[in-house]
Amino acid sequence: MYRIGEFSKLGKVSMATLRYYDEIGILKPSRVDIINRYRSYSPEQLKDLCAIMRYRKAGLSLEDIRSIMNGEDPIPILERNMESAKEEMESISERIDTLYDMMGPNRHPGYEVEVKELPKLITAYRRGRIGTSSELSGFVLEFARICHDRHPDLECTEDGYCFVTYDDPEYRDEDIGLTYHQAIKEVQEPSEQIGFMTFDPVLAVCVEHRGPYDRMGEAYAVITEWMDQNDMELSGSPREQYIHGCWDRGSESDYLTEIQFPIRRR
Amino acid sequence: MYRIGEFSKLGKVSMATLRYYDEIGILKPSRVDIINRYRSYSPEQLKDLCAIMRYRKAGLSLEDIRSIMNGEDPIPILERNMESAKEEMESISERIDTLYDMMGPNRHPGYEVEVKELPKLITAYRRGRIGTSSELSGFVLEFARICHDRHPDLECTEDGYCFVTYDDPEYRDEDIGLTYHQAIKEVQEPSEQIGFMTFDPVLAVCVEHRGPYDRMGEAYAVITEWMDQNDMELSGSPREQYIHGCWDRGSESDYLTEIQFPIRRR
DNA sequence: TCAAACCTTACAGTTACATGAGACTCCGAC
DNA sequence: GTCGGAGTCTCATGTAACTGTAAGGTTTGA
Repeated sequence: MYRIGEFSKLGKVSMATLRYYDEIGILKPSRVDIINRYRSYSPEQLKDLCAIMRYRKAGLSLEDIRSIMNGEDPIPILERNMESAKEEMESISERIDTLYDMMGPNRHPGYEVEVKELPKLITAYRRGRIGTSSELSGFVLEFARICHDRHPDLECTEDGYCFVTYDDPEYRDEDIGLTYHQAIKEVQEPSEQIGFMTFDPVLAVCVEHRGPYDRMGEAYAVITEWMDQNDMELSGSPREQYIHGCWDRGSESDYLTEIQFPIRRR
Repeated sequence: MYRIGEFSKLGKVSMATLRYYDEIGILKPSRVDIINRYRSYSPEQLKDLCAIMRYRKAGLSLEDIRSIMNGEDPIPILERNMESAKEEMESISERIDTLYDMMGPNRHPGYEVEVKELPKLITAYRRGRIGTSSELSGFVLEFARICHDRHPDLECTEDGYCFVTYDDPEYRDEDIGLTYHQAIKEVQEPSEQIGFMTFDPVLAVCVEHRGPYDRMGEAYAVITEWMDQNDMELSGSPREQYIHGCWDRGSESDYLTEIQFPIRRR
């Protein structure tokens, strides 16, 4: 039996960590003196500790490790962790790309602001929530499916105009409330999932954003600056018209989105 | 000017985050109403926010971002972050290797325990602290340099026996206190940095550990188990004899270390 | 018998927010 | 004028996996 300092040296783990593992129940010392509360560890526990440190090195959370120590099958847990490790790999290589980008000469997109009148409009819309923005295309697909089922004679306009508005009172990157609008020719009786809406013609300031979505903020900045300088204010929800995206382009740098801000004089 | 909710949507950043950035001084709203304390943001601040989010995407800490917003040169900060990002890349690929390793059939090393008498010994030693274990070889090199300068007629034994003991009362992975011992033929007058020590012959239980250092804990577990079963206890500091390491081997799996535990009957 | 070494608990701090409670405030409708 | 609902405020707490410190009790060896 070893006291905590000795055990710490043998296991190459700090005493604080050992106490923490005791506290959260990952590695309880095999004996704790009732009077002075000193912890004692046995040689077998050194093996347990090795296993724990190995799992830690593999990046498992202490929660996962506790499950394994409690006899759960490690394989599925390891597989889950392998996935998340690969995702992290992805995200860090993205991070490195961004860093390279920022260290090079910073040519920024150069947006062209266009003011145009958005014509009178009838839309079929579907309001709902998605978990993350990557589920958007699924949401749109489902819209199409429901329309096909419940509104088989619905006719879209020739230009195929469609856009998304975001309904939450603030930005969120999970559990996002949004509305997908598709321009159509005639209003129909609304069904459970699909509603209809008419929009009066309205002036809008628009920019096209080329590239990944996470740099779209710059387009918004250009628009709001323009509105500020031209004494205009927002009049309705901003529309995001996804023109090219993951469904028809392989590389994020080929994505194309038009952002339309309905405006009125201030 | 936009209130926080609007600004949150334009900048695609949650209100909680905006409040937090206000609190820590990274992005203060351009106006705060004195009476109702409502925050107001200007269109230019949307640009600032974009820049901030871009830096975040590049993995910079908010501390770093604050420096940049306060006018510090971003280039060295970005370079520092590039380095740490690459390190993280390393560490995650190691993590993935470990995961693969653990998911495959787990053949573990199979240590051979050897009990031998460590002969009477005279050592020149240097005690000191190093930042991390990777500085060990530097510490040893310096030992050699100092010996050469201050003890030019020092003679090592033919077998070149040398080892390291760790002096802290617990394990640490930073600021490590340790002693490097080199077996020599004759005691000399100690100098400022180099001391001399004699060891009586002692029985020791030893194992050779092949492979990276972070799996050495298993060797320790084998030894302590053996001591437990053979009614022996530790008698002195465990010695780590680094036989092959980064200085003469390219791959960690070729490293060779012998661990020696001086023992006595319990 | 005394000091040094060793151990204890408890609490604060770390990062970058998320979440929720409880209380104002604003705005449009009636 | 006032009512409801949306928007905002502050403040407290929680997260993961520890590290570090303070204040105090115990053991050990000389």
